[in-house]
This record gives sequence, structure tokens and C-alpha cells, in this order.
Amino acid sequence: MLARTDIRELLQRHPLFVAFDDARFEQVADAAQSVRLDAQQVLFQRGERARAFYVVVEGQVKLFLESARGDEKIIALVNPGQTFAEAVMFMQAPMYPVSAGATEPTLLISVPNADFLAALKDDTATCLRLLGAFSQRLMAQVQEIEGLTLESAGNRLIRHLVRRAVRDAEGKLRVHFDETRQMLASQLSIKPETLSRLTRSLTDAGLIEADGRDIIIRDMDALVRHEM
Amino acid sequence: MLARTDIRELLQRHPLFVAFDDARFEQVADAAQSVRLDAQQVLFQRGERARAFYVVVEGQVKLFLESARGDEKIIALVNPGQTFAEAVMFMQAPMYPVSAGATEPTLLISVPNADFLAALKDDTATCLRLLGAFSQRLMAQVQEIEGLTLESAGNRLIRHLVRRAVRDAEGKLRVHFDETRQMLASQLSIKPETLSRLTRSLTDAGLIEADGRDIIIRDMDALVRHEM
DNA sequence: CCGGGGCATTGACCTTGGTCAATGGCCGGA
DNA sequence: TCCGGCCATTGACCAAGGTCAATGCCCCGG
Repeated sequence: MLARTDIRELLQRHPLFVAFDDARFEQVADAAQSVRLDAQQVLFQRGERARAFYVVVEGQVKLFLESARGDEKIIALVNPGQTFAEAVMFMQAPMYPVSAGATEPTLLISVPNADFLAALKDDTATCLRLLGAFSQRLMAQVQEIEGLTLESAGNRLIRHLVRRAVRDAEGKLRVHFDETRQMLASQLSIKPETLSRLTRSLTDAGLIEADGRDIIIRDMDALVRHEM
Repeated sequence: MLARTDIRELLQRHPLFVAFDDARFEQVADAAQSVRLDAQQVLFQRGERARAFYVVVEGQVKLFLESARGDEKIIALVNPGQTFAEAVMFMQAPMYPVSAGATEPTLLISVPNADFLAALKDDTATCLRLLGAFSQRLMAQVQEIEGLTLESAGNRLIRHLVRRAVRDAEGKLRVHFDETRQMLASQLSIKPETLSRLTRSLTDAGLIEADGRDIIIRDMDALVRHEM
């Protein structure tokens, strides 16, 4: 459990709460609770009635869907400082459209929808922040749909690598992976075996290089030009 | 072109504008313009700078994406009374994430983002409506992603038929299609040939029946149980 | 230092849905 | 009414990616 003062402090810094005046903030912060999850522990299941949304403090949460045959698709990974399930509170019959669980030991703050909505009354600044966040997310999802329908698995991988590439200490373009290959595959909507074959073929073509868990991009231009 | 009074009247009834007080409403309505599109005419291209969003008055607009190889994916069809591209105005660098064009002769009202945003200032009621609309759309997109990643083409078709089925005058469950089969296929992210084969196999199984452009569902229970 | 379990990799094979081509049918315009 | 073009349908074939199974590897606990 987190002390009440810690919750307060963490929330106060968060973009969704900074614009609240003191009275509103107190009201929401009082209603918020801390939640601890073990690795792999499920927080909520798709279809459950939604009573709260969450701020990640430490650890990581995955939002996912499961098919009847047990296949899992990771919709998003949520890291410290980010929120999830806020959009659900604006629906008529609020039920979570995805399931959520921890990928590692995780600490969250849960914010009851009712209290947050009450505080939102007459606070246009926070409304606008939310609208901005939602429109970002809508656009990201359009891009996901685009990838799934118009691009091959290989191109999805390449785009993902390019987006996540960061120049490291030695000046190399590096993509760092904390997650397992299975989780990466699930995010890209491919099977681990296929991911393995695709990275192998890019490696054989001299475009990338494996470095432990990381991948180093050896030729960015050729990579973006590469069609699979 | 639409007379200014017509624009006013049409906007006044729309959910996104009803909550505005008179002064705000005047301001936005004055800035709005009517736009006529011929069938197949493109309104904007993906990536263009977004300066306005649109209300459909008559006709139909399709929002779509195109791949490098010319494949087209229809993201949504927008019918009279509905708006599109409102989410774009809340982004930092507003550019349309999809292209838009008319599927038939169409009449629109264009609402400049700047004026609408100005009117939105201090209007929480409208903000909340927008938030509700966006969360609906986010959820719909999650379901689209779910279909694309976890379900077969056949199941996507079945779910689509089930969702659109309406009981007609003779008590039959009927799905009416104004759009062509190609457009239906594009919405479901399959090829027309595949759509043809799938409907054929459902017809052969006695689950559905073609009736001109429409499809009649002969056995709803068996259809939802059916796995392809 | 050893052993076990889960993850990653690789190979052989299969299934789904796409591609290409041919045919038929429908609708609108002269 | 007839023609032309587009849409839908069907068949034969193909390819991307999934499935299943075997192997190797790494990391962690004892």
C-alpha cells in the first residue's frame, strides 16, 4: 500500500490532474487507492463493469484480448506515468473493452470514475487534455488497422523497429527490448516463429544485428526501403 | 450551396452544437460553409493539414486508406447526421490520418476547427459529448483490431451480418446493403472474391439467402454458432 | 556446478485467403 | 432496344504466415 500523501504527490504531477483546482483535487485524491499486482496478475477482464481507471506508478501493465482458442493479442503496454482505461468512463454502459494484467510486479493508483467525472464538471482545461489524449489514441489505432490490413508482417516489424530506434552511446541505432519476443510478436500480431524467421532474414540481409535482447540497425536507409 | 439559414438550422439540431449558448453558436455557424461533392470526388487526402471537420447532410462519405500497391481499406462510412474528422482538431499537428471521399453525390457542412475550438472554451457539456463520442469510437476500433487479429474472414463476415440484421415487414431477418460488394469486402478487409466464396458457402449451408442486394438470415442461432 | 523449465530458433508441412483469368449478369445511355 | 462497361461469381493456382515438432540455449535455483 501507498501512503495517502504519496498518492497525492504522484497524482498532482500527472497531466490529467494538474489542471484541477485544490478542492477538486482533494476530492479525487481522497477517493484514489493504491493497488499492487504480482507479475502476471490480472487486474480486470474484458467485459467487466468499469468503476475506475488507473495510473501506473511502477512496473508495467499489458492490455490484451484473447480469442476463443486461447490466442492473445496485446493491444498496448502501459508504463509508469501513463494511464489506462480512462476512455471507458465516458461510455453509456461502462465495461472494459480489453483485459489488463501486470507483466511484472506493478504498483498502480486506481481512480474511481464517479469521483473523477464529478471533478471534471466545469473543468474545460482537463477536458481538453483528455480530448487531446483520445485523439492521439484514435490516430494510433488507425495506424494499427492500416498495418494489419495493408502491410505484410515483415513491414510491420520494420516500421516497429524504425519507430523504436534510439541512438546509443556508441552512436549506433539501437532498439532495446525489455519485453520477451513472444510479447513483441503479439504486439505485431504475428507468431513468435514468424518473428524469428523475419529477424533472421533481416540479419542475413545485413540490415540489422542481434545484440542480446537488443537489435542494432546497421543500415537504416536500406531497412526502410526494404520490402518483405 | 446551402443558404446560411439552412446551415444554421441543420447545425442547431446536431448533438455537437445543441449545448452551445447563442453567442457561441452564432460564431461557429457563421464560419461554417456548405460543400458539395460529386460521386467519387475526394474531399481530402491523408496527411493533408486539417483545418475543418464535417457534418454529412445528404449522401455518404467514405474514410479510407490506400496502400502503396493501390489496395484500399475503408475505415468507415459516414451517413447523414454524422460528423467526421472532429478528433483531428485536438491533435498537436493536425493532419488527417485517413482520406475522405463521397460514395455518391453528397452535401456537407464544413466547420473550421479554430472557430469550433474557440466556442468549446468553457463549454463542458459539449466537451463531455465529444469525450463520449470518442470513447465509443475507440471501443469500436478495438473491436475492429480484435476481428482482424483473432478472427477469420468468415467470422468477421458473420459478425457483421449479425450486427446489421433488422427484422423486415415479413418478419424476416434482413441485412440491407446500399453499398457494393467491393465496398463491403473492403470494410471487412477481405477481397471481393473471398467475400463471394464465403457468402456462397453460408448459402449452401442454408444459413443465409441472397435476395437481390440484400441478404436474409434464415437461421440466426446456427449462424452465430457457425465457425469458418 | 548441475539440472530444469521456459523461451527462442529452425525445419517440414498445411491452411487461409489472395491472385489471375474467364464468364456471366445487370444497368444505364444512345 | 442494343451495346458497353462494370460488378459479381467461379475456378485454378499461389504465397504468406501459421502449426506442430524437435532442438538448443539461457538463466535461475539448489
